Amino acid sequence: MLARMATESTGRGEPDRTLRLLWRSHLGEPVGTRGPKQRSSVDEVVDAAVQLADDEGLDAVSMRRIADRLGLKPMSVYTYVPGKAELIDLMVDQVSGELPLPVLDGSLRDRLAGIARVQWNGYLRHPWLLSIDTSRPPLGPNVSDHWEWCLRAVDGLGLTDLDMDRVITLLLGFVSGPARDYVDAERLRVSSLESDVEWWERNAPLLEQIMDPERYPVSGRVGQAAGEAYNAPADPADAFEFGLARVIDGIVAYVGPADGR
Amino acid sequence: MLARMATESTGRGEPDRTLRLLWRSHLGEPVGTRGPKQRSSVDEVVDAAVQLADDEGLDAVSMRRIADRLGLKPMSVYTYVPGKAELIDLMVDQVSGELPLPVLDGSLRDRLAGIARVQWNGYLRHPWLLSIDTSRPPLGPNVSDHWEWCLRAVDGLGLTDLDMDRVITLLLGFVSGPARDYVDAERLRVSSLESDVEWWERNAPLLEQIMDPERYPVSGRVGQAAGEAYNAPADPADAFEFGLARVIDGIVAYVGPADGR
DNA sequence: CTCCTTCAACGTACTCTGTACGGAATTATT
DNA sequence: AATAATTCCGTACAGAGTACGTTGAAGGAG
Repeated sequence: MLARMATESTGRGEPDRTLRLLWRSHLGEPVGTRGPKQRSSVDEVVDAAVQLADDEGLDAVSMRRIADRLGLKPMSVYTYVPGKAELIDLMVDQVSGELPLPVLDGSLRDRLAGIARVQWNGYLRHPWLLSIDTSRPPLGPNVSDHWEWCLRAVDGLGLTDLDMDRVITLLLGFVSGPARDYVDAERLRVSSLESDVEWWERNAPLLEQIMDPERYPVSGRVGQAAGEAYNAPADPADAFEFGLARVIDGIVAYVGPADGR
Repeated sequence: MLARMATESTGRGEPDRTLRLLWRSHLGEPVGTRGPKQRSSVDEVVDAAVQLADDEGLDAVSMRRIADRLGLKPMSVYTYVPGKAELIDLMVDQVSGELPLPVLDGSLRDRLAGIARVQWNGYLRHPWLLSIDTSRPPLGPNVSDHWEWCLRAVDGLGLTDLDMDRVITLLLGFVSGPARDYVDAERLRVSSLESDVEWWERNAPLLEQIMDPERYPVSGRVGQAAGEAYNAPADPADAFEFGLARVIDGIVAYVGPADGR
């Protein structure tokens, strides 16, 4: 199931602790720490969590396993991070910082495609990002930098501020679809002993009995064509390229003939 | 975290049990049942699960709670359904059967928009669909009917079979983005005691310290415009309408001047 | 009618999750 | 030196999915 964001914070009235954790490197260390030295750090906790998620998926990220990796006992992790929801916010902002933000020049088309490909690569590097509720992304420094970078690509085109927001939201939202399909297919290919072909052969008798051509004339035909072209029911990388071209066409048409300088 | 699909089936060599469960109404009752009568049914199990998911989200769907609703003990549920992953497949196909499949006439634009709106409404009715790995949807009767219905809307336009597949995949994939944002925002609005405005006011001092305008000139401006227009950081319904128009523009441009008879 | 096979239902148990709570140990401030 | 704060950890709880083995009911065979 989808992991929840850290919506309900600790405090009542005091600023969000998550926010302070997200911007921890800018806010400086808290002074006057009285108790024992911490034997680890927030960064180490987040790093361990990200590595776990990269290696074994988001399901593998548990407070106990993070503690193991750091040589701590489970409950000590809570001295670094208020809870798991907040930790996930920190993870998102952290890997957001890995995304390259090259200067975007060239045509509007190129700039939009560049943004989409950065996002695509990010999802491939950290597939667990797709298992996360990113509708309200954490307002951390890296996420914010990335957002600023995206918006600059559509600034000065004559779009209203609202339309700039809409365009980037559409573009980034689009990417997650094929990316999700891609990593799922990859997971399946690796984990399953059985290939798509074998599955199909095994279930062919039953499927033929079920999928009668009178009921499914079009999807039968299309499915067969896709199967022959991809040797699989779908090809997410292809879907990404196709969809990206269409989405960009739609955006460029909307921006109008003033194709961006 | 995302629920896994039922990828690893029970049998080795025998056809998928999930497949037989999905098509249970078409395959007829198994004959020669010897033991005690079942006191419930697969349909009742699936209905209970769907209702639970509708009422309290996918997290609330547990074998124990389903058993409770049916007056069974937890382990008895496993006599109807091999496991939770398979149950989720059954849930998806079941609610897929609720989607209206009206005859699609009118322009290509209208037909594509119609498909997208059906999908949109489906997500609003059953938000938990968005928490599910739908990359490889279950090959059940209702999902298959729906897929056939979608493809027919782009048949006979001169598109190759592969392109038909790509177009529908793009369109349906697009919808899930704003739909996810919409239901998340809705959930937040209901569950959280604190409104967006209150959150903002509470964190304003910290945010002002953090979000300096030199670093975020564009996103600062855009974010403010969005906030004033929506009274929220975003408006998913608006994003849906905007994105839908752009995506359809892109598709129609691709299909070419032969705008579909 | 009796017996045997078959299968639904269930009780128990195991591992795993997030985290509330309280105590012990350690450190900086008073 | 006393105090206050804070880290770390042990214990515990409620909940998850489901493996395993037993019990009892019902249909088919003799």
